[in-house]
Amino acid sequence: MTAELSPRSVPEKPTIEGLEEAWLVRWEDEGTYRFDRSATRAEVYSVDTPPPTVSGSLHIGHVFSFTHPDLIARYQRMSGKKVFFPMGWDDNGLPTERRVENYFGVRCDPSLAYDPAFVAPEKPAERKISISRKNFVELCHRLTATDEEVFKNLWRHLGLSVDWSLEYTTISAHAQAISQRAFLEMLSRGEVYSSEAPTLWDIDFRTAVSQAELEDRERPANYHRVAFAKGDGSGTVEIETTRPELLASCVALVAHPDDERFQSLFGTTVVTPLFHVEVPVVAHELADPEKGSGIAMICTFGDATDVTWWRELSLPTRALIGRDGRFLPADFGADDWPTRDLDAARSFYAQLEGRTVNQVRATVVDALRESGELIGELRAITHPVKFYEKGERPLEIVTSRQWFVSTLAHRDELLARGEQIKWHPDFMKHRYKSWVEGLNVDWNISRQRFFGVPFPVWYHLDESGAVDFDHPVVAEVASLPVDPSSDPAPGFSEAQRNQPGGFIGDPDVMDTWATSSLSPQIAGHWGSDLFERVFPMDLRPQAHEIIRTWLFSTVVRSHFEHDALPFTNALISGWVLDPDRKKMSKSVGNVVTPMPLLELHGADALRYWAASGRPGTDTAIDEAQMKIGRRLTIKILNASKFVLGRLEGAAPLTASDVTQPLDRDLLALLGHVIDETTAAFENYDYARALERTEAFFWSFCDNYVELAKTRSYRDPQDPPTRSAHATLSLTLSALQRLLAPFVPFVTEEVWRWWHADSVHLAAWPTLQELGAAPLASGVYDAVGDVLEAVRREKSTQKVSQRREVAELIISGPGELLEVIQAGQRDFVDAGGVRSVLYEEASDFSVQVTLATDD
RNA sequence: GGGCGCUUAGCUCAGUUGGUUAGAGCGCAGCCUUCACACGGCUGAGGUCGCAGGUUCGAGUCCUGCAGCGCCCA
Repeated sequence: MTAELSPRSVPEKPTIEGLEEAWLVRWEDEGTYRFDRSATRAEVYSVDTPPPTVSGSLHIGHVFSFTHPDLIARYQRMSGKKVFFPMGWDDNGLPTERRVENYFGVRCDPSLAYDPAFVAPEKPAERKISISRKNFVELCHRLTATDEEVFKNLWRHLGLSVDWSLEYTTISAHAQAISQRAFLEMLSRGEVYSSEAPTLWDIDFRTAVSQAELEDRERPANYHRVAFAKGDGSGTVEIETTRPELLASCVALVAHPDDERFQSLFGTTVVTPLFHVEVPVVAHELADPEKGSGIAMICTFGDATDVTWWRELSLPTRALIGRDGRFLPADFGADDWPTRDLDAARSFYAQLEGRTVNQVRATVVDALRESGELIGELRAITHPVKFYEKGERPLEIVTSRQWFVSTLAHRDELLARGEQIKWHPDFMKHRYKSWVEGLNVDWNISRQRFFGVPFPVWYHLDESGAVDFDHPVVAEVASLPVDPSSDPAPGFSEAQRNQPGGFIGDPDVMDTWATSSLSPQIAGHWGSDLFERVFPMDLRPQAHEIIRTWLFSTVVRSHFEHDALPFTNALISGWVLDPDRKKMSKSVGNVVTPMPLLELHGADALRYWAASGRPGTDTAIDEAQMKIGRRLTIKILNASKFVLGRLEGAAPLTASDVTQPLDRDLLALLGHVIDETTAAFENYDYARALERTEAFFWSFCDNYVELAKTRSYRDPQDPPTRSAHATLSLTLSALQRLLAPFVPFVTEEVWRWWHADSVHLAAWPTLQELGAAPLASGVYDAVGDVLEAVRREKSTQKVSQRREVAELIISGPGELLEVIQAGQRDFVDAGGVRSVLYEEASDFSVQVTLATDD
């Protein structure tokens, strides 16, 4: 390769001020990161970019984790790939709804009619205003649009090499059409089904939630010991429960089949206190003999185990908790709800109906205490309780109709998919594996909410007005997206909505993951030729806490729809911790916003910090590290200025001009760095690539440049001078490119001092471009040791490094002395040495005699 | 309860298949206004590699156990 040697415009006093805005604009003008739509799949490197939740707050973790895929994207682009790097915004879903509720002080009431004249208040009122679904959704769109601008502004300033023409959102008509189409495909293949089933339910958000959105929280509770009368009147059985309020919904008692204590009870009945309902005593392995008194009551439903018992033991349903968390009317005396004292049951339950869980508990406990059926004192315990991850009150179990994606039946295939993914770091595959192994319910994708993708289905109403859920009317694919709450079912007129013989629309929206799990299909425009050029994606970058949601759900969808992995590599970033290594959280108040840091230290400096965080490793915010990054950028400016200044006016140079042993040895080391960083990038270890490149760069500046400096000022016709010039040129060129993914702004600046086109489209350095010049000899390190000895002596003697050396005596083995001699001219120049003596010895040492001050 | 990761200089971290006196940066100390760079440069001090065993000629690196911290799953 011929080094280009026409420095165009090296500024007198280079500065990093103002670089960012200038290059951002230029990159957009020149279309530097524009995807080549004509590229074939083999030529493409595609990134399945995480669409951030725009209604969440922007924090420094975004800078951290979005820098990582950009490093990879930039490397791949320079390696010759056509990089598909889109950006999406995840705006649909509950987080946006909640933000809109708080921001405007509104609440969605779907029973209200649309008010075209509605204007959101400037400031949220004390009491939330109820508005129609359509008004509510309009506000969601309005707010997310502005939130997206904030994110986009950050991404631009961070220098992400995104092709902004590929921007998408998860609530757009395009995303809705893709999402609805994928749903209908699953429906036709039987991979999704609806069912009326007990479901985990958040009584505040009033929606079902999925297993992936659960979290256990340790909560205090009390064991209440309650006496049940035996059915034959021969005594009592004492159970312990933390949920006495559910006594009315008790359908059985249960103990472990091997538990000696209860053998004689199995097959008999007992009678519930207060409600006098006769229930059987049953055996089941899930009953824990160690827990409480070893025998428990089964209610419909207190927790997930109740659901299992209810299903496996075919117990009746006596659901009491409604969607709002209040107690529903109870049908005592019905066929499957007999009681021995109907009046007593009804009159006591009358005190409970319509009350909340806590109110009912207090009433029931008081009554039990009074009747003497509460035995002894309450026993305080702490136990894990299931919460919606965004919720504040424990989840209840409510029976309702939901759409489920069939995952349990495909567990083994999904585990195999996990094995096929190349995980970075590798150990993150355990997160996926243990999640899939622990699945216990199918994926519930229905949400009883408003701002989301509607299910593209309607249901027939028969002549009596009953709904036929078993034969949904599905939308035509060509008509997507549809909204069944405003569009009539195919073959019906709007007038038939909610009429006997007519139809109703499915009222729910999809779980946000049901749409974002289609990010490859949305970004890649499934159905068009683009999709064939980018799918499966090469890279899925994401944080580890959403392996069980986004990563898992994407694998599920792709497995069903394409019988393929959605992406080849998963690059998992760690968390950003606060400077004290604590997890950042809103409630602790240690969340750091990125813009002030970006303005203070610069984008290159923040990227440098982010690049030092290895995949999967939690990394603390470290402004010191950002300052080091800034120092690196300044060094790049100055070193480039020096080298290009030396090359000014020189005749064209090639690798074959490199003749001096020192120079050839340096290029051998450079070649090694190129090999190592390339291998590191191929292995997604950007942090290692940076570390190697950076170490070599500083060595180049501190040692090589100092050694070769004097030579470089000599007659440009002399071969040794030409050798220095060619080495400086080749090395600077390679270093600017090796550093470009990390610090794109400053490298672009210095690259353009001597090149017409962007460094970010330049070819990644290779060994070939160094030709036959590299020759590892050890001269560079050996001469460096001599130079260090000279510097040490001057430093120890507290004199200027400029002070001359009267005499240098270098001792060591003959072979080493020969190597050193090959670089004598340079260290004599660099050290200001007047005379050199060599002495054979077994150990290496340097004796420095400084010249007297003159 | 099962699993994963981490534990190396005051701080933040590298240490690739086990191989000579364990590395970097920051911080600290001293020196140098040097013709690319004071938004610098040079030099130096500083570690029994969490603990206890084991394998080996040789262990920060491999094996076993333990402890602490963090996380995932149930």
